[in-house]
Amino acid sequence: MPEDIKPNRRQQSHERILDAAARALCRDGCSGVGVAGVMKEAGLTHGGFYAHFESRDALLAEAVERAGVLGNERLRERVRRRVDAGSTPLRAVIEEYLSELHANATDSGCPVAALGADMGRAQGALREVAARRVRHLVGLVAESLPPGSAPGAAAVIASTVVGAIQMARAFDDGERVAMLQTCREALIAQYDRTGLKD
Amino acid sequence: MPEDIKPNRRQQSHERILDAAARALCRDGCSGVGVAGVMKEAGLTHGGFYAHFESRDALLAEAVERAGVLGNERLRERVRRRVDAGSTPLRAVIEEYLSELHANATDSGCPVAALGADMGRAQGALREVAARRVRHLVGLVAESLPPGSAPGAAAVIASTVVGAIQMARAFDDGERVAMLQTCREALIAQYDRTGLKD
DNA sequence: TGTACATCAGTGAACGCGCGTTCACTGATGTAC
DNA sequence: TGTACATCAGTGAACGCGCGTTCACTGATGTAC
Repeated sequence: MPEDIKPNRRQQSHERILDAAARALCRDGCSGVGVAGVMKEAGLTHGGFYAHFESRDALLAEAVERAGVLGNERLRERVRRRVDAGSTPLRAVIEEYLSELHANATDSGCPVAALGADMGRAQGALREVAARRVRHLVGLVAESLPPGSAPGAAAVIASTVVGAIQMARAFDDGERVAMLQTCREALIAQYDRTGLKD
Repeated sequence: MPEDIKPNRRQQSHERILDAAARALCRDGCSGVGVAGVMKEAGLTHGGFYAHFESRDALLAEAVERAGVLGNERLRERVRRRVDAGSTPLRAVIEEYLSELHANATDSGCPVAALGADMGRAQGALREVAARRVRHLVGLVAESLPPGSAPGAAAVIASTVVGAIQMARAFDDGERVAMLQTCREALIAQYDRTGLKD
């Protein structure tokens, strides 16, 4: 991408704002994303915000997309490493998504789990991008399924990991770890029939 | 309970406020519960709020508990009817929780699904009551499991229905219905081995 | 039973604060000659 | 290469608004005699 070699100042700021908003979204949810806070985290003052985004709502929609793309990249990379080390793809996805690292991640992590019920209340562009992120997550699970898996397995597994990480995060310490482990093991036992490296 | 026969005016108002807050919580989430709105929905003016609750946070914690108790009552009642009609308990729980009625419910419904990711960010009393509600939900599923179910099945099924209803609510119309149906069928096929009334 | 007073739930105006948004201005960057 | 000007990203004060919270007051309920 030769035209991207030297992004100008404006583009750099735009990216910093988006990244800050994506972090705030994963950390504090929809209602935790404030214009002033995001701009401060991006190293700017709040007044310049509207030169970059039409409104806070527009920022939110773009931030969900950004958080989703970044989250998927991180997840795919970690899954790839586990697969290279001998894991099955499905097992790797489950173990990564329901890892303590992911459950304890504040700034990063899957925005579908971070938004949770707010997705159902979203309107307009935010609603559309949230729905797309859900489809992406189900698709990512579907890619990792062993051949011959039951129809609907991807939707069920995606639902389970999203619900499980939210419920685990409602717990502290030991109860959280136990919840994650229970769900990891049960999911793998149920759906990973290939049995490699067990 | 003879001492409850004639609750005084104050107690009646308190109940109305709590019920209104529980509805607002299920409808709009944590950040959607406002003192003024709740009091208005309870037929009062906002000024009187602090004669009933120490703070908005205190109301939130009590409202989650109230919403959980009401939601469980409704769920148990509907499950009981399905069981009376010949369903297995587990199948009834799955079909009720992932019903279109529940997915479209705005004022009522399970607060664990309504709070979602906000549970993980809650502090203090709200965090404790949210965690308790999660345990209750897992317990309710556990009660409905057929004998000999795998350990962890309750946690997985509870996670799945919570995640699935949130993701379904992110979709509109047909996609929502399809998501619910897919997860209902897959869960029943996976966990309801008793096979009654199929 | 009736009157006088005390108690108490609820009212509505007011507060300080943080939010999203606007805008006149500044200072740096880039262009023209 | 150097100077003069135009463009433009970012600043910071200000706005209106809604929020949680407080409080003096009102009007109804209940008690004492």
